[in-house]
Formats: sequence, C-alpha cells, structure tokens
Amino acid sequence: MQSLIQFIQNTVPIPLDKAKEIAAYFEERKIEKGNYFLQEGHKSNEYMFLLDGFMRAYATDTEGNDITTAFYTTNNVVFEVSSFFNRTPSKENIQALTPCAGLVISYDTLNNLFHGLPEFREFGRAVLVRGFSALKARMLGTITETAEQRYLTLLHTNPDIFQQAPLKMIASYLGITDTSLSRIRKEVSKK
Amino acid sequence: MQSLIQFIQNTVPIPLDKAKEIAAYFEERKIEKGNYFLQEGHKSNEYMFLLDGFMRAYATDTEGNDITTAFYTTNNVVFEVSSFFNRTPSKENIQALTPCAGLVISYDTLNNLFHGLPEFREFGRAVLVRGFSALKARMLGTITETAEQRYLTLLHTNPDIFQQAPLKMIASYLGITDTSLSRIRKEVSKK
DNA sequence: CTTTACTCTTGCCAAATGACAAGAAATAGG
DNA sequence: CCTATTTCTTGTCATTTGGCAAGAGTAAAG
Repeated sequence: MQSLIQFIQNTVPIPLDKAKEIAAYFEERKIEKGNYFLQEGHKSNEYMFLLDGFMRAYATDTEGNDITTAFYTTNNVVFEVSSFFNRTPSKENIQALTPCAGLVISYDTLNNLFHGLPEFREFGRAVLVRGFSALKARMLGTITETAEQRYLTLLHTNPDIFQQAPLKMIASYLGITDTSLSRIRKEVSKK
Repeated sequence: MQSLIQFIQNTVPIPLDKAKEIAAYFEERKIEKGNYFLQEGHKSNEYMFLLDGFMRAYATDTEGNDITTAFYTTNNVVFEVSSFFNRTPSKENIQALTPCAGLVISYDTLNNLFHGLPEFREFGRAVLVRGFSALKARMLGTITETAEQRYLTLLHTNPDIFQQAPLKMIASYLGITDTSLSRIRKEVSKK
C-alpha cells in the first residue's frame, strides 16, 4: 500500500491524504506463478499495481507463436489499455512469471473515481501518457536501431528482466529469434 | 466545424449540443505546405483537429536521418502526446505536406474543459486510448511481420498515404530503406 | 534420483535488407 | 520552357537475421 501511495505521488503532484484516499480503493490480489491476470478473449475488468513479482504480456501471432509485448516489474501498473478502457475482449495475455502480489481496482470503481476525484484523473492520464510515450520511443528504436543496439539498451535500462525472463521471451520482445539473440550475446561478450 | 462535431460523436456517445459546445472552443488554423505545426525542441501548446490537408510527424535519428513516425489525414486529431500533456520540449516535428486547415485548442483551454466537462474528458481519454492501441498494434506488426506484409497492410488500410507522401517517407515509416521499398513494390506488382 | 522437458548455444545455409552508386523519371522554380 | 532538385528504380555486394537441426546444459516432475 505504501508503495502505491508513493507511486501515485511520484506520478502526479498530489497531497498525501489524497493519495491515501485513492490507494484505499485498491484491493489485494495474489497471482500464482504461471497464472494469468488477463487472458486473450476475456474482457479486462481490473487495473493493477504490482507490489511484488514479475509479469509479462504476450500476444499470439498468425503462426501461433507467442510474442512478448511487455514486461512488468515491481512498483509499476499493469493493465491492457484497449480491453480495459474500451471494455472489449483482450487480444493479449498477461501472465505472472513469478508469484505475484498486487493491488487492483475495478473498472467501475476507477471510472467513478475519475469523475469524482480530479487528482486521480490526473494520475490516470499521466499513466496513460507515460505508457504511450514509452511505446513511441520503443517503436522508434525498433525501426532505427539494430537488434544488437536494442538488446544493449534493454540490458542497461532493465537489467532485472534478464534475471527473470527466459531469453526466448526477451528475443520476441526485441523482435528477433532466440537464435539471433544468442548470437548477439556472444558477439557482445567478446568485446 | 461540422466534421469535428461528427468526429466527437463518433468517438464518444454524447448529445449533439454538448459536442457543439465543445467544438466551439476550437479555433481555425491554416498551415502552409512544408510548414510546421510543431518543431523539435519546442513545447506543444496545441491540440488540433485536421479539417483538410495531409501531415506527417518525424523524428531525427542518431545518424541525422528523418524517420517518419506518423501520417495524419483529414478528419483526425493531430498532437504529440508527450510534449502536449507533459508540457515538455518535443522530440519530433509535425509538418504539413499539403496546405492544411485545422481547428486547434490550447492546452490550458483543453485542460480546463477536461475538468469542467465530463463528456470532453471521455473524448480526450478515448482519443488517447485509441492512439495507444493503434500504436501497440503497429508495434506488434513491426515485430512479427515482414516488410512486404507491413507494406501491403498499409497500402490496403491507408491507400491515400501513397497518393500524398513520397516513398522515402513511407519507407522510413515502415522501418525500411527507400531502396527496399522500391524492390518490394516491384515484387508485389509482379504477382 | 532419474527421466523428461525446457533453455540456450552453435553450425550450416537461405532469405531479407542495407549501403552505395548510377541513372531515369518526375516535379518545382525561375 | 528550361534547369535544378527531388524522387524512384536498379545493379552489385555486404551484412543481418531467420530456419532448421543437433547437442549441451539446466530445471522440473514424478
């Protein structure tokens, strides 16, 4: 709970008591390793703050391969933007890669709070804007950089991911095969 | 003005008079061909609805090449999410590729309206969510599909772009060189 | 403890894409 | 109308990445 309050305050300027008031609407949730926070075809009804553990999102491409689209580390929010906000079936899965604990809030509660609490609204928007901007940066990197550069960037900015996710997932996240990633790592280690 | 009202109503369920009320806060803006709606290093203060014309956004990569990150067609909104909502200098440029006419609203006005008009808030969120979701889909396509598939998808979903933008811009948008795009077009035309 | 499944690496070769340069075609400006 | 610039294509060759298969190492399950 404390970490959520801090996360809110780090995201938007807001008095402590308001942050506490908001955080109080969240409920505890545990997810076992391998289990899902959201599954393809299901409608997402929850917005989560990850207190502990490690998760990933993945989509299934036309050939039936899993493509990891995101990793979620402790003290970040977890939600699928389209399914949650548009109230539509999800095209992706969000899965716990370790035992996870989080704080969740339902769509209805969140939406009511958005209308009643301007500070929470700002928070919600800031989270959306941050995610959108991060994805734009990732998109630009994917288009302009080599696989090796993208690997090195991820390694330096999110080293924890390499401790927790198998290389196959990291490879698909980077847009390459696990074979290529293995070779890139070999090349990089030579230098 | 009429087209903005329709755009609002197509985006969120909202009574006509509310849509008209919102639209009334926008002001006319003309941009000459080649001129900028937003330039790198400047803070974006405006959110625009494009009434007529064709625009693109582009970033400059580390080697100094222009990378087109988005195309904007008539009857769509135009803004740079990070600079506009975070009040920070933009990393990209938004440029008119033809003479353009739009309706703009300032950050301050928009923000005040967000707090005063729940319907406009919903609209703003829906636009953000739509853009975010579209980018996620594009990201997945970039990672999973070949350049030829991405080209064909763009050609079928946005044929107008090919009438208005030079292939070099389309190539950088697709994440390939203009040389490769030229070859892909040759291959495709054979079939 | 042992067997099974997954993870990661490596070799070989093919396919996709890029870099560079030249030339043709189209467009814009004077 | 003519010139200069941009756009598009094409050739050659190098580099990156993928596909497939085998094998070693590691973790999971009974």
